[in-house]
Amino acid sequence: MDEKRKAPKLRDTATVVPLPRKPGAALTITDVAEFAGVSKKTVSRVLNREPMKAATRAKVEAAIETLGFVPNVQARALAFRKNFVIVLFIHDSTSPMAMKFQRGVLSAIADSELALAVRPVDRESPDLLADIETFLGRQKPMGAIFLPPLSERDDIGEMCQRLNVRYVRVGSAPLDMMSRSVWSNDRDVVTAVVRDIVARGHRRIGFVRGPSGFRSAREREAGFRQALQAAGLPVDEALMVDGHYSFESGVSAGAALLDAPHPPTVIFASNDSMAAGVTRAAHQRGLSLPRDLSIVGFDDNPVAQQIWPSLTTVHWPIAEMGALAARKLVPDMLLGAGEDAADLPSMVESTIIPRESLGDAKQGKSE
Amino acid sequence: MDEKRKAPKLRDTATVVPLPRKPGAALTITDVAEFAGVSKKTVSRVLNREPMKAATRAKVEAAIETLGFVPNVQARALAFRKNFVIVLFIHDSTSPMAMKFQRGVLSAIADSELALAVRPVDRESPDLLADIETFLGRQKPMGAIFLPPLSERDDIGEMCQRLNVRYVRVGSAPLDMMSRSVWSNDRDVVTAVVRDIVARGHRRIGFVRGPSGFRSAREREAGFRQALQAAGLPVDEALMVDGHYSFESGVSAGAALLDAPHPPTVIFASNDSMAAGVTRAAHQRGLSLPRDLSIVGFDDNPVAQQIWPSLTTVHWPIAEMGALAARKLVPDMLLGAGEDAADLPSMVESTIIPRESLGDAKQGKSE
DNA sequence: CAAAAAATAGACACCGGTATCTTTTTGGCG
DNA sequence: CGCCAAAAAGATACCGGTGTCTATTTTTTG
Repeated sequence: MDEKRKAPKLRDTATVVPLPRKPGAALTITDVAEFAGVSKKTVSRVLNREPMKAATRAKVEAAIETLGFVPNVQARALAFRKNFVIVLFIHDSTSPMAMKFQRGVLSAIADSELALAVRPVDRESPDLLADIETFLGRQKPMGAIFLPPLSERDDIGEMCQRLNVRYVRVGSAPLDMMSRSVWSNDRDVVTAVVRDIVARGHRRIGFVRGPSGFRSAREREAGFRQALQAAGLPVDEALMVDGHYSFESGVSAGAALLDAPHPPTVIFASNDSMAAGVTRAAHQRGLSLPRDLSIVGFDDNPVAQQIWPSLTTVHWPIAEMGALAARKLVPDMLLGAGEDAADLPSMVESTIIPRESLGDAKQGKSE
Repeated sequence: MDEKRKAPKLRDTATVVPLPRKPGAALTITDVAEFAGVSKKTVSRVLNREPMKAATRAKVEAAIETLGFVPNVQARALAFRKNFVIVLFIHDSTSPMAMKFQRGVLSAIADSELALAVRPVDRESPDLLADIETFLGRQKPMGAIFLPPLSERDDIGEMCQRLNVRYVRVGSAPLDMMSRSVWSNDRDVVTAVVRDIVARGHRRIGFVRGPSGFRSAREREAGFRQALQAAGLPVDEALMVDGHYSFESGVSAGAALLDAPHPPTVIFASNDSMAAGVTRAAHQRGLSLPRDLSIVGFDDNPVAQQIWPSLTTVHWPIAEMGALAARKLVPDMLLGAGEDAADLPSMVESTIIPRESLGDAKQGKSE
């Protein structure tokens, strides 16, 4: 190869370039182009998998490999006007469910160029919308995912549309267009759980509600009521008490139900934290579980396996929902060749996990 | 047309610019400069809080406010050669402790321009170092935080220094220079815990180890041994069993200890998950807690309060460590005016949380 | 009050990629 | 073999900020 010394128009002909690139300095696309004997643009084409002649592509790829070149995401983000980031907006960053969801998202993007940014926001704040808008404006992410209870606000979705930001809302019911939502069949699975409970002979079933501001709480309660009606059992409002999805509220709710004149033989709590609280209330009263009282929860959070007795619960596939949400959000980067975004489901099935805390109703007590 | 079509270098002079900026398009620093009647650079100075005349600053700030300008982080990142991001490298994204740590980091950066990127990596992978290097090369973050067990590898620290990336290593002992590490006094607090246990009359103390690959496990064991010696008690290797920091390993360890000929009257587990496992093993054997067996854990993870009986444990202030790590990593952005990075502590104190699972040794059994 | 010194503002190149448009190469076909 | 269309590669503007160096104030001082 006889290199033809073209007149180097480059600005740095004799002023800056002379020093042979500091070892620590970042490699750029220009270095790769020079090494491969092609232009910047050609390297860029390779990076973006644009159609091109196989021989040229191979040459460039070899150069990238040899030099150990890693493209600069900031520069790409600037040129593309899009950051290679997914933002996850959460309300309560302590929730184990939010963490599981996050893990699902991370697993979906693990092999891609995407990064995940987590942004906790305060649902109560009057500046909520403005905060989200600022964050989106700053980050210009590929998309945003909203977890409950944020996902239940239609104004957030509308804002994203106005800002032209892709988003997915996650919840316990369809909250938006199919392509923008991922949900689980909370209502139906609760109905099935209660059917199982009734099949074991229970007739007095306590229910601990979640906070009414959460769609999941309302769905689970609706499923409970439906199941009772289907089973021909009366809906006894005295057996339904309020909770806030917290362990402490579960303890109080359990106390209220167990100290009542006619306590239930089984208590369904709308999430596992509250079920753990009910379990504590039962232990405090010296009850033997599940002989004296059965308890059922929802979520399948880590506590469910670790308490005594282990909790019969509904496995809420939140990690799977996280992966699904990510794939729906950025299908062009996360789907394989044969996959089509339109084929991705929007609903995932929760399943019942039988463990120790649900037993048969005592013979004497039933009816 | 007498336009010279051979060399239309300034093609946009009269063709593109005229249109008055599409409403949806992003505002730039140029718009602000024009509005305020100053130059780009002056606006940049305001954004970067460089010293300047108060009147000019006020004028520019008013313009920013009026226009609702939000600077483009990608462009800044490109120009600065630094991304406004902190990366958190974790090995096990399911660990509740990692999640608490993450929350601490998020709270520290909540009001700043920083974002947090979470990157799970596989400690076992032979490509671990390369993976981290690639991620750092791509993201060019302000800094990186490593959690155990990643933080215990010196080669990762060396790599960061080579790449000129700031980092903080988090652990249960000083792992690096003060300015690059945050640690807790695991050994000392375990010693204190065992002193309390002994003070309650216990003489046969079981110990469940953590995985030997974790520095925290080794420190906690060292603290345990020290305390026994200080109390003049023999170190009975038969009362020390292995665990892997998992619930299941706690169940096995508990079973091994309780089924032995001379079971201990109290078991100290090196973390709460294993303590919960021991608790389960005890329940399975029909023991009444803490009458027949006391149990003590370490971490104060969410399960500790929710199991029965609630677990006496060591509160490992991991969220606080997260906030501290972030502040040490990027002090210039996260510290207030009066604060100095040199004043930030490196060690945080763990504290003992008395709950229900530690009781006095039975009269008959002691000695 | 003028000159010198210091502080502030502005012009322009630059960060490392992508987009557009132009030039060169390739390939099909009479 | 030559012509022309189509495909590939190249040159250069551009994304939206920051850094440097120069021009202009403003302040200080004799």
